[in-house]
Amino acid sequence: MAKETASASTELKIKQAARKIFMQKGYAAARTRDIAEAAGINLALLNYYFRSKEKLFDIIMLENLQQFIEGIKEILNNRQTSLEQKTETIVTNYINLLTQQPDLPLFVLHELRTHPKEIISKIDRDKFIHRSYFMQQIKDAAKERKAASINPLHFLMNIISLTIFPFVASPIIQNIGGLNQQDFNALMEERKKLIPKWIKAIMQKK
Amino acid sequence: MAKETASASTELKIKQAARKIFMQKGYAAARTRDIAEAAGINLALLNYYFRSKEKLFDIIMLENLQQFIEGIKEILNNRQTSLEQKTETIVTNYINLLTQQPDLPLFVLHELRTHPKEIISKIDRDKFIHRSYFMQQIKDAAKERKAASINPLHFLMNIISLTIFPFVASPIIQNIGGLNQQDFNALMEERKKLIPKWIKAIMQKK
DNA sequence: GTCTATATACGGATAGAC
DNA sequence: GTCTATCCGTATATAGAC
Repeated sequence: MAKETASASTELKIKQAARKIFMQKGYAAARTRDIAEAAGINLALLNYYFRSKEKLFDIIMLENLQQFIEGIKEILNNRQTSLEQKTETIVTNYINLLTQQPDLPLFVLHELRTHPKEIISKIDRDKFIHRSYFMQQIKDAAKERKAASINPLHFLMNIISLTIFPFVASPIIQNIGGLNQQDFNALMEERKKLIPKWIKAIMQKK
Repeated sequence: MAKETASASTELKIKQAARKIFMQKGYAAARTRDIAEAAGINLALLNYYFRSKEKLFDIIMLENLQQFIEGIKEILNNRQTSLEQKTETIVTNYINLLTQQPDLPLFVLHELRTHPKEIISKIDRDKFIHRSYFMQQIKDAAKERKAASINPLHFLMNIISLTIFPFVASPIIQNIGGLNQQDFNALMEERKKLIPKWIKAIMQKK
């Protein structure tokens, strides 16, 4: 019992350390020694728990992806909320998440592209975004307006681009704007209100 | 003379191969052996020309950054063109560039974050964007309108987010939308006209 | 479960012949 | 300039003691 508790907590420590190191360095540059050290345990123990660097990575990656998708699924399929409300919720949720973990999107996107494995199939294997009520709402909104209809993919790309990209490019943005971390976070806080407004303006434009 | 010609062409072949492999795998995962093979030469020769993997990388990276910035400097400081024209030119130029080299932004952004070197200082060491005529035009436009003034940084973030992020996230976008490479490129082609329109709509919104 | 010590593999870099 | 053969550091993974 005491062993199991220790075991669980050790496993968790390793995973937390792994998440940190993997996100900082990327998979290839991350060293299992560093992960072990950051977890306050020995290298051999890491392999005892997770068998290999690759296996450990797969677990972290999967959890990250789930975290990314977690929540958004319900938001997109909520039949009670308007398109505007969904947009606002998505933007707010992601900005909150990424303010805590700014390295998350770049890490996921980079490993998704470079890693030979088919992690991508796990992202959206049931195509839930494509079939979501959200997508239906976009199509309907386009039909109902006299304005030229907007491709739902453009709409979706716009929301996530405006929300996520500033975090991905934050080193450059902070450099250009002469911003420290706090300034940058304040800017992102502003965007919680601004992006939904902008999206609305884009939709109304002919 | 014949030697020098061969030398120059070999050096170029190595650089082209290096650019390709580095962009595909990232710095850490890229193997000099693979670069040599892709260049059709031997590993020893690579070190003969570039001394080390690190040195070769620095050269490739610097060239990529210059490519990224190349052109945009003149565009931003052109005193003859309007804000709308500049926006359209920037969007078109980047979409053209990234359609040819879709891995470029993710590679640059990832290495910028993970590589211990201070590459970033080279990006904008003279703060040319911040001091550009373009930035002045944004500030002026904000003043002249009755609409609430927009932070120039938000304006800039919006343009590059809407333009670049779709390429960064293209695997996910193609997965969600069920698009092949041609479909995706067609979508980006559409955005050349759409993004400037959207930016205009955003600006006019109170 | 956790450690120390070690086997093994891989990748960057060099020596030296041509 | 270009090659083959090889060295050597580093990083993953395992053996085996506690």
